[in-house]
Amino acid sequence: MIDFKKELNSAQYEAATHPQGPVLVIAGAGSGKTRTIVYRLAWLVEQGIAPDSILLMTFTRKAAQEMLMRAETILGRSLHGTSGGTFHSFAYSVLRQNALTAGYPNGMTLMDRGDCEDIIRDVRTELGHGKKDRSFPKKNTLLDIITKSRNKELPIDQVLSTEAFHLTCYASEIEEIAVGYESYKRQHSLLDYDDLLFLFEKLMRENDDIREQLRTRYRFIMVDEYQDTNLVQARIVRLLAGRNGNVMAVGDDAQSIYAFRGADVTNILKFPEIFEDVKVVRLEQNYRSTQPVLDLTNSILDGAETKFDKKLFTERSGGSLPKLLIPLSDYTQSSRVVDKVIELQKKYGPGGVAILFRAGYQSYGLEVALKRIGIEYRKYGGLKFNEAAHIKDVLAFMRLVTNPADIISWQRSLGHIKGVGPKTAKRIADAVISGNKSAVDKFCKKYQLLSDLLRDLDGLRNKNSSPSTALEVLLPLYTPILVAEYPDDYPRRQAGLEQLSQIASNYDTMETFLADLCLDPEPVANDGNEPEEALTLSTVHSAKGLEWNAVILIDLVEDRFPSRKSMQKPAEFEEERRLLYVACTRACDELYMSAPASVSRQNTDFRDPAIPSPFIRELNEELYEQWQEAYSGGMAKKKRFPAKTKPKVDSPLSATSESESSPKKKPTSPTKLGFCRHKIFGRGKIVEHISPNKYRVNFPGFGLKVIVEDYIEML
DNA sequence: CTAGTCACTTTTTTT
DNA sequence: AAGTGACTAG
Repeated sequence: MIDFKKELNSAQYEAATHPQGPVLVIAGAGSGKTRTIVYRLAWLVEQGIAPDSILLMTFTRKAAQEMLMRAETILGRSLHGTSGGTFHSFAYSVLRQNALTAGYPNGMTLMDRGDCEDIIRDVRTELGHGKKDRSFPKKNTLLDIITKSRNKELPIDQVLSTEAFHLTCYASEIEEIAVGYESYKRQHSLLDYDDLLFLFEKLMRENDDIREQLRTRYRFIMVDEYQDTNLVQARIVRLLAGRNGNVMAVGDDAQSIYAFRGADVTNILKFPEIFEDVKVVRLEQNYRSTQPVLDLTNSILDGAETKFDKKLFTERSGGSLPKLLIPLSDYTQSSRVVDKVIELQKKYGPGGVAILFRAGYQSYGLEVALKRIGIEYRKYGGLKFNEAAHIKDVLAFMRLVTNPADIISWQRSLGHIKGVGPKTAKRIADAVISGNKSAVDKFCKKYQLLSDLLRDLDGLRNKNSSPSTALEVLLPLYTPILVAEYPDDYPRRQAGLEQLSQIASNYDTMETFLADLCLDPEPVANDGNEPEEALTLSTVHSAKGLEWNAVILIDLVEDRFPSRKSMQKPAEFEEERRLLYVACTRACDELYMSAPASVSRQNTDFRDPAIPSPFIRELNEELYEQWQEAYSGGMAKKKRFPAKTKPKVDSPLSATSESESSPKKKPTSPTKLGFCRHKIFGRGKIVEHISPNKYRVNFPGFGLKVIVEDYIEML
């Protein structure tokens, strides 16, 4: 028997042992959210609930597996049968079991981002939109707009006016492309990520029997990271659980960082209204971070608007101030960070340290430095393993085994044949699909590779082959292509293909293999064998929910964090703030923030001076120590000049400690300066009050300006 | 219709 | 520096 009272604090206990009906758990960063879910699982099972009537939705499959494993450990028994995974993977599995009812009798093929873009490109050229028009949006942008419109469930023109005003003149063309995209997918049994959710919802809505079957099976539902669900996902939860079902939603509105893909915080805010008799539990004690780290993270949030006000506190005493490092450039940043990593790993072990960044490419320089010195690392986020061209090539072959209608894969596969482009590929594919034997024969005579491919595909189709056998057959076919197309680095790519075979060996069916690669892609391997415990490199998004003893944040400079794009819209700017909050709250003991004094422009030798991120500039200097790289090398602690610090009255430190006890924050708090309008620069965020009558304002697209009070209008 | 050349912009984040 | 799309010769 587990002593839940002893293992959990009172709020956690209340959540974990909630007997019936909906619960909303507002869980601040580091407040033992995972622990609560794990104990909830254990408690349910101890109450005699069958493990297979529990459904656990998380943001990655890995997170679900880990929670289940931990629950098994404390229970001392297997949780076999419990369903856990992402909304997308769950939706896919249900759809696949009901493929016929869902309207996909011939199965369905999942597409990744690149596949979707390919379709958009084809649809666009087919429609002839934006021909010769250089400012017509690119496929990437088009897909962004289309998925955003679907995820937010808003018409295209409305998305355009809020997200990309300069493209509003193309609304009707984009609309047409969106329609063409939908019918293309439908025609070829292709599904994108959004389709999974919408089709799943539709399936449940339109088929009472399926819905009831799911409801009877899944009597206890838990949804992690609820603040990052979008509208369909919320409706899916509602459909699965009913109005008073046993659903537990766990989340933190301060950590919502997926609005860009349609996540809607109102889901978590409105949860108590959508469900009946909702029990709301708040987890406010932070077990992760030391006080100085918590002070800094609380202060980042000071300027943010959060609806569920939480007062995070910790009992962890001691700990050192977070440190702001100012290397001379992003180049030297890599070396300084490597030094730091060595030092920190001695203290916390190889797995105790993580380096976080805003975008995948920001770690490239660092990765070179780490490899040179021989520090092993694992990288999460950024480019995925299965996004590499050669992997996609082979996967296209494999997809043709299961879905003959997959034109995208036909084009990709046949494109390797000399003299065959998209058009010919489509003609060949049409001939094959429609069973036009004489035409196929003609093409086969002309192109040796085609007849080889068709022969192999047929062999695999007839035997209903496993992914491993498919690869055994297809790789010999592909290897010559690989060598021909990548003469300089095919050995490296070949290693990737071996890794693919490795992964394939864990799967019995082609469908699950292909789907899993799409739904839960492996991070790209840096070098074959990976150690269990290693330094983590990760985007902030992929670091969500994790923690390390020491966290180093790099590239905290204007235009990189927050990303330049987010400066245009206050909502996105605020999301970047929460993103930084998520990043900093990953640290248990030590937090380092690096803001190089100059950054090189996209891998060239040009270096631009860089300004620390506005979020850093907002912070009171007493919350961190500043270390600057000397021209002669080495880091020197920078003394604070009293003259340079902001007047004591404005100090967020005093504001922070006070705002926690007093509910109303003072309007003069520097992080609450808000927004203003300027005749020329437009709307901007006030970053700093420069006495007596000036403000430092951040104008999207123009950057930081110091403006005299009289020239701005307060908003 | 393909394949090669050229000029232009672009760099978030993820299921 | 890379990827995209326009343009063009065969």
